[in-house]
Amino acid sequence: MKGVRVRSKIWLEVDGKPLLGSGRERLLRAIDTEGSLNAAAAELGISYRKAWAQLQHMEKHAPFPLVERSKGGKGGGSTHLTRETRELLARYARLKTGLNELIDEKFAQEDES
Amino acid sequence: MKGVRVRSKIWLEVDGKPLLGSGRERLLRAIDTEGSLNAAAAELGISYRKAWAQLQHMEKHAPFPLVERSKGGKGGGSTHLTRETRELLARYARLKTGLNELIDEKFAQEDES
DNA sequence: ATATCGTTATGCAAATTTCGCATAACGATA
DNA sequence: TATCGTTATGCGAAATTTGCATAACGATAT
Repeated sequence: MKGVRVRSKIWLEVDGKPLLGSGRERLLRAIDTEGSLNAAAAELGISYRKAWAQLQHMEKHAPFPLVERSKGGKGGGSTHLTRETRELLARYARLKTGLNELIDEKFAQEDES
Repeated sequence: MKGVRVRSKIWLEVDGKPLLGSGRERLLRAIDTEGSLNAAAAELGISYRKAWAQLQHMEKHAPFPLVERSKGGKGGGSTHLTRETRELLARYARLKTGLNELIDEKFAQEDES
């Protein structure tokens, strides 16, 4: 089928509400490397407001605390991932790469038709 | 991970624009069985306006005509799928069930952790 | 004590998107 | 040429997303 591409997406939900998809994965990883939500938002080129809202939604449905935040102090504050969040990210990454491999293997040639 | 579910979605795109996902698949199948867009919308419990817009978007990016429409006449009019659309639907269905099987096989137990 | 500074935390209005009501257009048949 | 059930859309309302502006915070420096 000329010009038609197969795309896919995998994500985690908790009682029907989105918990972690690839966009939010990017945000969490940026928080991890930057050490603050503010810097993470800048890194991703999105507004702090938006990044904050995304994190809020995630935490609202997460079965455990995703981050530890601090306000004020030297450097103004910080946001760090919890250990459980790092594990969740690792699990999600495995899931995603696994899915992509499967799709490549199984459907790539079928897609040439 | 307690209460966390893995969800996934697969769809077709043509130059970055969505062509066919599971919602639109349902619409096309309803059109096929009902013989009209109007009846299909009722069948799915969505407004005609919405179904019409979805079909418009699909046709805007499809590399071939998706439906044949008629206005007026006995019965007021009709919408029918083209042969190529039926083939596209079949291909998409295979893709989707294949993906679901793979996910069940590969990731279901991993999800129990 | 208190001023500073960069972060977290939100209110709120504007912009965008989605939704659906209302209505026109259509044309084979009666 | 009147009817009838469909396709086709304009348009305002409703919902959602976006981002500007501003407050709150508190360890450190003064």
